[in-house]
Amino acid sequence: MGLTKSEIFTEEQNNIAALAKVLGHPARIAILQHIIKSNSCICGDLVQEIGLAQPTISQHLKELKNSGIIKGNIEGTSVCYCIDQENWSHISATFASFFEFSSSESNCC
Amino acid sequence: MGLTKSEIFTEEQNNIAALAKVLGHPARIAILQHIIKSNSCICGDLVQEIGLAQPTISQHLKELKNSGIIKGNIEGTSVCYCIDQENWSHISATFASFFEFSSSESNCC
DNA sequence: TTTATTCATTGCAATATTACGATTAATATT
DNA sequence: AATATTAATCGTAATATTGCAATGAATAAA
Repeated sequence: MGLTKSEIFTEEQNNIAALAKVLGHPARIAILQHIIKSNSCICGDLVQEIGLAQPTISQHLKELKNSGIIKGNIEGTSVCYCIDQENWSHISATFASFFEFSSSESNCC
Repeated sequence: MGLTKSEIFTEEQNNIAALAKVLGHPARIAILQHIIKSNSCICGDLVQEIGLAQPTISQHLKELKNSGIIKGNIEGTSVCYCIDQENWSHISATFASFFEFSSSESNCC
């Protein structure tokens, strides 16, 4: 029904999935890569860089902000976004620990 | 329009996003965690473990398989799934390199 | 004050996803 | 052969997501 039954999963499972979901769109990856590259923060040149309309970029930024991956500062008429360092390393660790599994022999049956 | 404009993004961006998207559902995280834990491969006890109907689990398994994260072996009437080790480490490295960014000073403007 | 500029929000259309009942295909068992 | 078991597929309903035009709110510049 298009409705995720999140109540039957653990908090950790919902958490990892929610984070992955936010990263699950190329526009949001592109936005993050651009923010990382320019280090100095960005506003609406993302619209120029990426080829999407302003409301669309704004929407993606909102999702990234809600998830805690980025944060924004108001600067006069424009808004400046950057990586939320603290959350970033936390999220990075979450994924690293999820992937931490390399027992050589997981022979399939 | 519910339609991702993947043609305007780089292959890398589409790639990371596609992988993250697959991980972007708690059921698929739960399936992966269960496969990892049981190491030995699984089939339909995922239906028991997780509280979703068989067609739903089957659908999630299909997505995981299509993305290359897991692979399945036919075993008589049942199918046995396990982590695709080679792809797993590749995907793990992809995420690790994406998150590899810690320049302490990304002061927001 | 008027006019730009910048960005968020609203509302909508198109498409995608999630979940499942019903069915199907395939191998095992009796 | 008849029946059971396992898992994929089909079809469908409900909900979510993506993208944008239009609009709004807020500050800056004239």
